[in-house]
Amino acid sequence: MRLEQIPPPAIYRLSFYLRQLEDFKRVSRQTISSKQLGQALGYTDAQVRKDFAYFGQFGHPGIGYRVDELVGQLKKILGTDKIWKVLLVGAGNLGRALVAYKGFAAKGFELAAVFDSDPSKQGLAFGGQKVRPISELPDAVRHEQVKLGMMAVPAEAAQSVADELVAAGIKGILNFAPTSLVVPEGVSVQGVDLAVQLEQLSFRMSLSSNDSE
Amino acid sequence: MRLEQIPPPAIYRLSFYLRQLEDFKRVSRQTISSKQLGQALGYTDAQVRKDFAYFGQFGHPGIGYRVDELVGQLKKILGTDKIWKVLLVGAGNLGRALVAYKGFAAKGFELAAVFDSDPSKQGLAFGGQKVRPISELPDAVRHEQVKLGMMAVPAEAAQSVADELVAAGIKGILNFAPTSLVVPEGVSVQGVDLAVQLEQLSFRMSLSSNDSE
DNA sequence: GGATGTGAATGCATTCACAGCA
DNA sequence: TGCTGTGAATGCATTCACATCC
Repeated sequence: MRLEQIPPPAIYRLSFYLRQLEDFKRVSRQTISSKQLGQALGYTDAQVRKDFAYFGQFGHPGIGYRVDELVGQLKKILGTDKIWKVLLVGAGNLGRALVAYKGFAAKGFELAAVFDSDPSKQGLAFGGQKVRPISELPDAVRHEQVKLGMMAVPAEAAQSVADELVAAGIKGILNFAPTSLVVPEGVSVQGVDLAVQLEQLSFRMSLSSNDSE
Repeated sequence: MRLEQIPPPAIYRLSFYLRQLEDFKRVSRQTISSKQLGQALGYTDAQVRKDFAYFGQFGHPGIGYRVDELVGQLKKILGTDKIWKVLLVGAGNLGRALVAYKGFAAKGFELAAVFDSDPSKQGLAFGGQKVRPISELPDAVRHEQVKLGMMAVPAEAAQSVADELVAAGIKGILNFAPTSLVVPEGVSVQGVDLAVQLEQLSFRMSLSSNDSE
């Protein structure tokens, strides 16, 4: 099947399968069925099988999936069998938390450089990196061969920072600023808006308080 | 139309419409068409109209939507026309960043209490709040009438913290721990896994590097 | 003319159900 | 028997296209 016509939700679920499988691996589970894996994540067994089937045949009829094997396959599909260098723009509170976050390194993401436009922050040590001015961005991207960038900057600055990332050659942006970015074809943006997440919960709270039927 | 049968993706988009409209409001735009709003977010005009139509008739034929009016309607639908008290469990790096994050307050979320199981953190001031031991959770939830909780704790601790939140009466959980939670009917969980977001970008990077057709 | 709101048509994603293999 | 992989069937979500209103 052509990669381009795989349902985006399936690709998203892949990450959760992988996460769950690593948990199973940690407790030394050798093999798992689509039913068990689905149950742990709230999906049906058919969903699980179909999702994997988009990418190949990873299971063993009568047995299930070998955890270790499947973890390897999923990493390969998701690209996390390789190390990815990532840079960060924005050395504020959130930036600090991102740099300290263990989960990125655990998946093989490596912090290559940190930037901030505020001169008072420049030069400070930050997760083993010195905070550098944005002007050094293009050099760093080329020199370090970085493809991915995280933006933890205020909404007002976000579009212009994104433009600079794109100009420097960055191909994927993880955007924590609460604004939508315009980027050219060939550049991917993944947005994470913390307030939107809470807002969605607020919606569900409002629902359950007026369910009067 | 019954709320239960509105497409979940539509509800999710509502948050982005609202965000975009607040931007338009900030630059004093009075009125906007479904086409213009969609363009700013990468949706079709039909999508925009249908999404709003699930909830009522907010537009004016020939004119479009009055920005101010629509902002008010969306807030009401999403529940952010009211103040929501939120508590936080986990006073680590990420917790610190969440407390400092302005975006929550801007949407009317109010930090009611902060908890951490680590005694060395307890008592410290944290976003205008003293960090308290988890044992005080039930009291705080009842006393302060809190419905929402954010969890910024390690994956290993996440399920047991979630259990305590549920036991204390919390109805919505924003989970930053990289693990899936089991909660009873009537409790909502919204997960935010930062590493998963980067992983999804990694996938798209891998795609574009082998597009050889 | 310029826009919304909406049934009907299309296109996607999920689930069913079963053949086939260990 | 227990489980996968997969075409066929179903069920959702999006888009079309047009009646309707300012």
